[in-house]
Amino acid sequence: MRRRVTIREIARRAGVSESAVSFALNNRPGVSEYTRRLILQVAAEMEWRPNSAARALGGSRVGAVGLVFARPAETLGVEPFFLRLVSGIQSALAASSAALLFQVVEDVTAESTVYRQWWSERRVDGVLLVDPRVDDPRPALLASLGLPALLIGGPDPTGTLPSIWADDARAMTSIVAHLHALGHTHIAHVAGLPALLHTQHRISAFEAATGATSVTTDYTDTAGSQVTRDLLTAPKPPTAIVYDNDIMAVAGVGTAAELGRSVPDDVSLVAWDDSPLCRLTHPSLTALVRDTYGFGQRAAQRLMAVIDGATGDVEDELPQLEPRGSTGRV
Amino acid sequence: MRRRVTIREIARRAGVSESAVSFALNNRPGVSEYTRRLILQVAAEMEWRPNSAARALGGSRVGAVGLVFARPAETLGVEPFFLRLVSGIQSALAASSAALLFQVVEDVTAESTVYRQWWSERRVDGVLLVDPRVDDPRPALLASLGLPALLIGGPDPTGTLPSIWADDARAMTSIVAHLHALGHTHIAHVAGLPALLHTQHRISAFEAATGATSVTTDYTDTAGSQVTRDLLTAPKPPTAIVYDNDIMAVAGVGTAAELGRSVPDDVSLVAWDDSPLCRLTHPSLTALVRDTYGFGQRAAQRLMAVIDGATGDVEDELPQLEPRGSTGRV
DNA sequence: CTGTTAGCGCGTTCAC
DNA sequence: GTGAACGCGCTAACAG
Repeated sequence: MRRRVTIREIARRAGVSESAVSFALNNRPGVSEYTRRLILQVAAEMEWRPNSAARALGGSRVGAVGLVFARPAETLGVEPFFLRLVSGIQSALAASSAALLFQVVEDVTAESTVYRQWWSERRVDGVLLVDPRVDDPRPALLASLGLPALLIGGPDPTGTLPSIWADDARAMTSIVAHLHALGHTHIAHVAGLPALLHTQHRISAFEAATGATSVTTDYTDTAGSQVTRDLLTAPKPPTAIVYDNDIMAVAGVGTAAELGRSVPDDVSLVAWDDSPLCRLTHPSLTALVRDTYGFGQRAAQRLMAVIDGATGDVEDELPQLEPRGSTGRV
Repeated sequence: MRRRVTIREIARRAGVSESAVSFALNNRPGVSEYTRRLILQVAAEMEWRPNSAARALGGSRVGAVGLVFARPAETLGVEPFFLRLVSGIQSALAASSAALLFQVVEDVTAESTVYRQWWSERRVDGVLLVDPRVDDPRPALLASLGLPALLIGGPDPTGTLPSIWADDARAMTSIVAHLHALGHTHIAHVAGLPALLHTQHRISAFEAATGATSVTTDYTDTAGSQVTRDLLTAPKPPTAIVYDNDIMAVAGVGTAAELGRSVPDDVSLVAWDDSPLCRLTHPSLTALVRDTYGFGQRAAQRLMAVIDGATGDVEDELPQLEPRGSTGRV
């Protein structure tokens, strides 16, 4: 309930000028070591904190970054991923004592509106973009606004925005290699939304490695069940299926059971992205594990660098396949 | 990339004083209708937006509220709930063009630190608290800080904070009534973390309605499986089980199957809180459905009122049981 | 080198 | 309807 502590008061209490206080608090030259100590001590005693508004008004930084999450159907399986990502982002932001502005919106159009608002009201210094798309309108918008941004999951095909990305293509190749090593020659891929860039990367890599054709879906359990049923009741059913998210993989386990197929004896299943769900099934799902928390940390750090003028893409570590009960020899 | 548009420029372009512009833009008396029109038009042409920092510095509002999410083990099943809640919160916040500051932290201690920081740096006008606890330290802290706050899920037993809440006790009673109507007389309750207030409410209501004793857990699928196994292999197994979250209920379905029990013929299962997970099981889970999005909206609106000085608790609508395949007659 | 005074940023508000 | 001061921290320019 106590009133705000301002630099003015500290200056009075310490018997120096306000600018001396400002210098001392910002670790800048212009004050003697003795005076600095004194000021810092008084400030600590009074529990002074910079008023973020005042700081933002003068300087050009507001000490906040933004994250918008567009949540159509596909959001379903992404949620555990999302919370970990945000955790990681914040652990890195905390180091620069920056805050995170967060929005959930319906679609990319609404997302663009949010960026416009945030930037015109000067609420953020930069933003993190997730789920890059084919023909994504956002990079061009952000570039035209001049709002610093980092694409999580690039690289940006138009080369407009800097990005941090993991190699989905190589990850897919490693999954296929694992299945090949187990003797599988007829593999299927139940992909996600075709509009997402990473879906395209995974499909290309899958089709190049297997010669088979991927099937795209909307990421829902319904789609996962349906496609699994179609695949397993076809004349020549695959002996292994790779799902682009955990929800569909879990649905696949259920559908296989309904059809009387044993996992992994009749068919092996792999989930892209691990989550608690993957351990709820019997058998538990072999999954592609990512260090999402760390990824978030590195993304936030990179964004701070981009705000400071850095450019260029950064490749993050490769996701690793964690074999569990749902994959086995043919 | 274009420079900021300020009130000063609008004033010049419209040939009036800055204060006239400010009055016009804020719909306040002090300018003629004609001048107001003129100013608004110029402002629109120049695409003026208030600089949030400047506004915060002068006035006493920063136009942002905070939400902290402490994520211990229990977070597991909460994610779908959480994302819907945040969506709802924002749809209401947008009406006041306020932003949401969001943090994910490890525990309540870290959460308290965040409140201290936000408030001392004047980054928020108020905060929303989730997951009230037994002996919760947060209400006292917030009260002593003078930071306006709304408890989501109260009422606050200490009467310190205003809250918005749904009646967990009555919801539990309605579940038990449903099961009684189906002929169940031996019902079990797999509760969540005993430290959470709503767990206590549910337990009290359950024990009062059935005479049976609830079992507390940590909300994980492991706990759900273990308790289900213990219950079903006891000398007199219950004919119905109520789980405090979706994850445990899903685990329960799996465990029942492993033990060779049929759902719902041998045992009926109910999940507290609906989620896509509840439709992934066979049979799909009877669940207690809440309008989480609407709840978030109403919570945000109420917080804005609290910031404006409102006090007192608000009771939200009662969650409704949605019967699906997992419950049946004895 | 140490420290001060003056003025800025941008929207609000009060006296006139 | 106007001019001027204010909020709070930062940053030249300047004096000791």
